[in-house]
Amino acid sequence: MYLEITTKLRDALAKHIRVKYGVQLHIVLERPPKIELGEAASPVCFELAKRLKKAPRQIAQEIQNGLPAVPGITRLEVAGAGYLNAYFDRGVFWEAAWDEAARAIPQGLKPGEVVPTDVGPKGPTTKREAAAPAKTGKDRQKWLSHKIIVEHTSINPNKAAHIGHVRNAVLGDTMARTLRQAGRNVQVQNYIDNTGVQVADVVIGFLHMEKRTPVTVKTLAMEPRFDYYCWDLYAKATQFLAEDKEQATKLRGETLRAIEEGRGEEAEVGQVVADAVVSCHLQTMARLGIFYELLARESEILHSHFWDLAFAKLKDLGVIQFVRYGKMAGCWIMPWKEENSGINTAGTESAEGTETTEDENTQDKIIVRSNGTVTYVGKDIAYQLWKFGLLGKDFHYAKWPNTPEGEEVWATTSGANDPKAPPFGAAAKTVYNVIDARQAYLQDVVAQGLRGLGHAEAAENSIHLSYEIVALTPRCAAEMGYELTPEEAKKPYVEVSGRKGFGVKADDLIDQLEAAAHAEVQQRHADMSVEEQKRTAHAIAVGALRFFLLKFTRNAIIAFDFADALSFEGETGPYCQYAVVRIRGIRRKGAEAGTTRVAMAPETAQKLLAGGEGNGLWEVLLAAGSLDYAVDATIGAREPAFVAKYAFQLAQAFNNFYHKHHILSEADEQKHAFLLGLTELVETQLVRALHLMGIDAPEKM
RNA sequence: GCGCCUGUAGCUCAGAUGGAUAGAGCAUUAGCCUCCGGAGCUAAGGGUCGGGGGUUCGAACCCCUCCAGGCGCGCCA
Repeated sequence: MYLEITTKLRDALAKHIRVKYGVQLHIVLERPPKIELGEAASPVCFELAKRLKKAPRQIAQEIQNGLPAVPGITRLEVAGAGYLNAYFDRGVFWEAAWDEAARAIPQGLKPGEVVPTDVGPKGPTTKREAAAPAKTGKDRQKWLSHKIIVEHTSINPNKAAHIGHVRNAVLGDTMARTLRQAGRNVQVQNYIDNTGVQVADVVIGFLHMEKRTPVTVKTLAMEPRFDYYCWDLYAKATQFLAEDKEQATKLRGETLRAIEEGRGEEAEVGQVVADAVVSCHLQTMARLGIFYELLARESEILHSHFWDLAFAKLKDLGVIQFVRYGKMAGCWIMPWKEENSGINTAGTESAEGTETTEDENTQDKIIVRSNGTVTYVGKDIAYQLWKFGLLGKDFHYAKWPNTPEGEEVWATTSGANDPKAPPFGAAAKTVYNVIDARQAYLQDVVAQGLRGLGHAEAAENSIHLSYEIVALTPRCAAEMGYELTPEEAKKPYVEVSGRKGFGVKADDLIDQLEAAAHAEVQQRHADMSVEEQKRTAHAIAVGALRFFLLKFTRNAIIAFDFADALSFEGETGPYCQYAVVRIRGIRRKGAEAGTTRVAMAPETAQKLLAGGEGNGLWEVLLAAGSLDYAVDATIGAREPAFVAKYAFQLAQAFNNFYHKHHILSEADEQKHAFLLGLTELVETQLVRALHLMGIDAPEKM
């Protein structure tokens, strides 16, 4: 609601200023520091003052008098040195907020996912008129239908998921849910690098260290938590390979090649391992409410000759060059220039593969190795082209066999195409790649490749949703039995290492959170059935973990500590969930007591929200009505942390209100009805906000 | 060496697109259960926004410079 009104205000101001002063300006709107100063303010007159050579206050005065009425806004005032402060019509806002909440279809749900039914009542008991619907029109509809791909998780399928992977998945999942909430057409994909060195190392572990056969590996892979087994084996294999560098290079090379070409025991074991571990990851993520539409596997990028096609294009357009002499002799490289506005120099000459690059530039990125194999970047360019529908080729698809209960997931396949598969190959307009910040350079190279191929728009719409790593505090690392060097002990954090097998596994952490939450629930609700206790504890655990990973902005390094992550107090998921539980408690209690709830008179809300005495209630209502604003900011800044911030602030506003007003015992019937209505509005909005983060609020906790 | 990121309260972090008296949580201290659930609420203390220049009516935010820390720059991904 807040967004709707401020958008109208912004448009009105822009139009008025254009007409009256002949100046085209971007109108900045901000939230005033205090509620007494109104709900939205613009410093635009300061900017105008410069251009018009007039005092800002005078201009503000003129605009205040001249601006036509804006729906939802009662008045404008000039404040300070020349601010224009807008005051909302609180009664209208109340009606409109209710209307918006009531017609909100819980989006961000995947097909088959159950809509939470208990999200508040039907609406206010009075209705004036529906708020002006958001701009409809064909253009908007078309824009909304544009396909967006969100690719996240993308864990190497050779070990269990750890806390850092969970951050990736939670960010991606929340972004996807938020985009869907905004009405966008989103498809979630998970990239599976099933042919890389990481899988090869585990294959070496099975075949060379443990001397297993494909059959025994297959049996082992059916055991629960096979990913944990691989976690340890991967660490052992890394150590084993580090002992003899020469042999390691040879062994890795041979294994990798066999896997890529899909031949021999290596390929067989590689596939078994990768598929089994992916299924484990799906289970882990399902515990957190994270699902995927498509698993895009690297093996199919190779087998379907995606790369060959992209390679030809890259050569034809001279985006990559063949190196004849020097360190990189025999490689195909993409030149990396300081001003890489595009690659247009010497391109055509080198297309034949006969040109040399004279000066060795270490920044140049190798795309094809001298042995003819393609690097990750090359494959990623091909893959990215496919996402935008620019490759002219599509995968075959089949249902993934081992999905979490009740879920349907598709995967690319080298086998026959299932004609019932959704149109995954449809071109996307925007692609979000959730990848950690360390890979920024590689993502730049991929984008540069797209630009070089003449797809500047695709490069522009390839969004690297980068985020910083999750590390451990030294104390936490020590607790886990990691031996710290003196330097490490002094640092604020210690990096985890999959290769060393050092890190907090996702399932272990969720288990711990569930246990801690369960103990708490047991203590508070001894009468609750064990099953319900567990369900509740699960919701709390998920709430705590997801919120914890979301409350930091993307480029903050999270120094993980069990004490922080297991906390249920303060700025946490459970705090927000608790606010919802309180509201439901009130509603339950009210229903039990059979208190009658009278219809609200049309002027009740207006009256109770008015003036200084109404400010407390108004702030709660304003917070509840600002979800659209939070969603907009989240998408605009690509910052899922904003959702967490919003949910926390709303919960906080409610808790404050809760302690000031005793709702059920309110003697004034009209006020009672209003307080109850406000409470229910908060519930609806808070539940929606939590849902964007994949957090459910239990009935009791 | 080149590129990117970070530096805000004792600690962990918000302050998107430059705006009014820089905000939360944790920790500390003092209060609040005859009343809808205390995973809560109220209040207090705590800041040279790393230092220094500059641009601007206005800078935590933009520019320059220095300092400190991190990451990337591999025929790994």
